[in-house]
Amino acid sequence: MRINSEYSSDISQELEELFKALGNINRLLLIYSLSSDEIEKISVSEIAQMMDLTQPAASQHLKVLKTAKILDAKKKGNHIYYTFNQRALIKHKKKIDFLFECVLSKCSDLE
Amino acid sequence: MRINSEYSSDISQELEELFKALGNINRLLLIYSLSSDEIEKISVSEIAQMMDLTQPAASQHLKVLKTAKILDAKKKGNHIYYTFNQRALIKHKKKIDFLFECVLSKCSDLE
DNA sequence: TAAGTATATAAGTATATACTTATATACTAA
DNA sequence: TTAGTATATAAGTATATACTTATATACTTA
Repeated sequence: MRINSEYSSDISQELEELFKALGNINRLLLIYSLSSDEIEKISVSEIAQMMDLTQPAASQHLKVLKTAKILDAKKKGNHIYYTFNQRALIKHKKKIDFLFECVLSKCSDLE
Repeated sequence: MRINSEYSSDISQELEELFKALGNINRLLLIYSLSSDEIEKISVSEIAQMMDLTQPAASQHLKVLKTAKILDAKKKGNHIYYTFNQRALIKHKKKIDFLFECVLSKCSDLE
């Protein structure tokens, strides 16, 4: 595949932030937990309890995921509920698909 | 989606290593470069020159990518040539697809 | 308003990461 | 065998990350 080097530089910067945010076991477990059927919405303190993290630690992980546009935060009264940022996640997935498309098309060239 | 918590713990550990390996701008640029049509095979010193890295820095990045089963190394004479680990990459992609499937199925539940 | 609850942020610390330079190892070719 | 080349590894350093405790902010309710 022929990839414009400016384009790959831009997309690499975006993917770096995404992969950094995803490259942590606690954040991955949090994402799987949040994708569970049983959980409708989840607050910071519930996440902290569930993940066996202190409240600030949970808050900091959530900030990373929010900054990387993986999660969205909605304030309701005294609580802040975190949900997936669907719109952004679809874009993230497309970038990852493109990366693997580039890589795997190269692989099949070599067969 | 209902995900077994042991399973999500296992897959999270695998994905953590993968995402950590991918969560670095130099390694991402290296991956894009390596997926270029023009490059058939590439040695450590060529990568170092191309990426404007010292030889040890390039070697260390390549080690991370090899350990994470993103790249494969083949020794030919005095050189070591790095290529994509196609077989493993296909598995990696499936794990990522599953993660996003979990996440995005949750998203559409909430619509 | 005051007290309590939920969350974020600040500041400090231990560990991980990404680099550096120096050196070891493995191969090639004179 | 010796000199040169390619790569890996070791050791040191600067910065980033993930946590901790302490505190600030925002909201709720008595």
